[in-house]
Amino acid sequence: MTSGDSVTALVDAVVRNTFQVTGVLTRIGAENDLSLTQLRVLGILRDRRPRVTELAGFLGLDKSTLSGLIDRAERRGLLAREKSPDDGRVVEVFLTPAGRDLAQRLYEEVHRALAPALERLDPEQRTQLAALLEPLVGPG
Amino acid sequence: MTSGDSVTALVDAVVRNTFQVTGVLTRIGAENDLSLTQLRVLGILRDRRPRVTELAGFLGLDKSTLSGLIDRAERRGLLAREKSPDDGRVVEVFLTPAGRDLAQRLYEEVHRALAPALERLDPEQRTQLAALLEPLVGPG
DNA sequence: TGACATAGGTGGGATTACCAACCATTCTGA
DNA sequence: TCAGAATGGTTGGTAATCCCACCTATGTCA
Repeated sequence: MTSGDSVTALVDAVVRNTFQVTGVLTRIGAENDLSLTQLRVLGILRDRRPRVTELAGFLGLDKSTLSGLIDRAERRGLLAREKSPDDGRVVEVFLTPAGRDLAQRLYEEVHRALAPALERLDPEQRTQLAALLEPLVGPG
Repeated sequence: MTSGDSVTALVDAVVRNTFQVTGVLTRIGAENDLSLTQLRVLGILRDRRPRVTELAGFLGLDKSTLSGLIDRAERRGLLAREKSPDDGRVVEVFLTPAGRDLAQRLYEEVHRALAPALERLDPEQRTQLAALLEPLVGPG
């Protein structure tokens, strides 16, 4: 393996970074009585109105898992279901105003939590890092 | 906010990247009947022999959560407990040979899964990314 | 119309996670 | 020295998460 070592070190860094950020997100979720998954649901619904199966697809979860998840969030008034007018089988999920508020607050909190570390990079490095991550995360 | 926008875009990229990598890790874990947490435990134990509370600290979990987690993994023969000779209250956790094998296989699998995306970067970009991630993840 | 596919939900079970309470061991200071 | 406090780990109880197997309703198309 020619350039294998640089990739190995990078994989390690990426994985550690992942767990670290996950920890931050989990903490912020917990402070608002949200699991990491619920936090993510709110994030996804911020700019989408998916059907249940789509949402499950985004999350990589079984649709049956979403039933309970949506139930609980709906009971909390954070999101709502609506039957699709086009297809009687389909249920669309979307944020309520309260859910949108919370999502916005969470987003700001995440920003505040991660910004300090990112601000240790100078502006040039930031755009560089963003540019490097871009092809990794792909569209969406 | 002067340089706020660059940070905002970066936060988004970092979070998306986090969920993406988490998805990969979760999938690899699931293929081996391991939860993400268990996967992480194996990773941590690869180069450590922590006591239960230490391990809980690494994971950001309550120590009582670890009891069951360790139980199940121990029953599967992946890791083992041993009382500390120095302090009768302390229990140390460590990988069995089988657990070490599995951890190694998982590590390679993670590497294989993440390498393609990282190899899309040329070598210079890789070292750059690693260098940029380094101060974010800190030591450990 | 009838067979098949798709969307969502239910029910059951294992796991994950928290908290409070508990026992054993160790430490502390009067 | 020894009683009380502190620490380390486990247990019990509860809620949430997640999967799988199945069910019903709706849609599709031959």
